[in-house]
Amino acid sequence: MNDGLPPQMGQSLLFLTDEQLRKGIEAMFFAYRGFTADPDRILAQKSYGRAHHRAIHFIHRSPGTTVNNLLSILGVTKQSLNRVLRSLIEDGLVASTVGQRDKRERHLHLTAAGEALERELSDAQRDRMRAAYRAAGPEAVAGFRQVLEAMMDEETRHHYEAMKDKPE
Amino acid sequence: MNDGLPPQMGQSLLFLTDEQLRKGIEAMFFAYRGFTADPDRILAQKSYGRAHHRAIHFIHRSPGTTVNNLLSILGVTKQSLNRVLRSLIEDGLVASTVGQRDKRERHLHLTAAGEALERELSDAQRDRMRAAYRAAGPEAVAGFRQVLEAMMDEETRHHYEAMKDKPE
DNA sequence: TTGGAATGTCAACAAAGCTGACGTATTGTA
DNA sequence: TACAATACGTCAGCTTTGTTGACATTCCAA
Repeated sequence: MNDGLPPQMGQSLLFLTDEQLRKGIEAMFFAYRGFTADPDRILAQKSYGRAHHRAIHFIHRSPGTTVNNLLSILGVTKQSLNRVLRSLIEDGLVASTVGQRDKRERHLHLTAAGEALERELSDAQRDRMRAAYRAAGPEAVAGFRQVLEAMMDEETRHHYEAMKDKPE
Repeated sequence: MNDGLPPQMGQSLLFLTDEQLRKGIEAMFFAYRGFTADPDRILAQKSYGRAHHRAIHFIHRSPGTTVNNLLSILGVTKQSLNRVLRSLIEDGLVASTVGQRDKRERHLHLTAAGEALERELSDAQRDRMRAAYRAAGPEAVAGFRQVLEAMMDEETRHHYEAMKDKPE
């Protein structure tokens, strides 16, 4: 460990040792399970999956978004998204309307029922997030966000930044 | 927003608003994609998946671990793990040996080839982690870990803590 | 010696990703 | 006005990774 660096350097760069990085990797793996656990439980009862949750979340965030836009945010193929979207539309959770300016586009919105499910899911997920934030404190939260943002792919970060400052 | 709290309280609890929590949720989602992107690319070439990576990672971390122990760490069914394990054993990356004390148990080890793949995967993942850590700085990293740990399920945290302090 | 624990296997299935091909409507452009 | 490109949907087929359920084997322990 410490890679043969002089001790005073080793001290200031301690957080970059392989050991520290490994702990971060494992923390990320285990935490992500907790992160998805509560929504997963709710979705399982309704025979939906995580893919439905993601679609619902981002349609809620960007009402009227097009299929193509959603595709690039989610980073999946249109066939994969379409399967999810179809079931959500059939079940009356999502409404798809033909574009005004460009009639090739479909604009996606949550229906009242869709909004209700969105709230149920995000309430559960927020509850856990809130507990974690409260336990860790505001400075830890700032660091948490900094590291996560630095971990994203370039393109992904653009999507993230783009919807970061949209008001609720 | 701010829930009608007095302004001085709203200030100190700003990090607990729904808006802040939503950003954290989205950061977690987008960052996890980056987190798995590099290993995924390597694994795809070798026609393995994330499940193989996870098995390899934790066998590396706990050489000689039993199937049952691995099962509870990974949180999947034995049938699911077994399929992954079988292919790794067939391909000569993992060795399964009958237990000495308890001959029902199988103890799992990485072979030389398994260790080589483990190193390739974790090098890639650590590189990204290191870049993120370096960009964010040591205090951010401490906060990052605090929040992640608080986000885990109770049982999961036990697994995490148990292998946290094992030396490399 | 019998019950239960640990492991493994077979079968069947589902969610969610992928590729490739094709059809249709619409739009922009040469 | 033709033609190419775009946006979307769909069909078919495949893969990975998870799930249940049923059942056999081996072995420890009461």
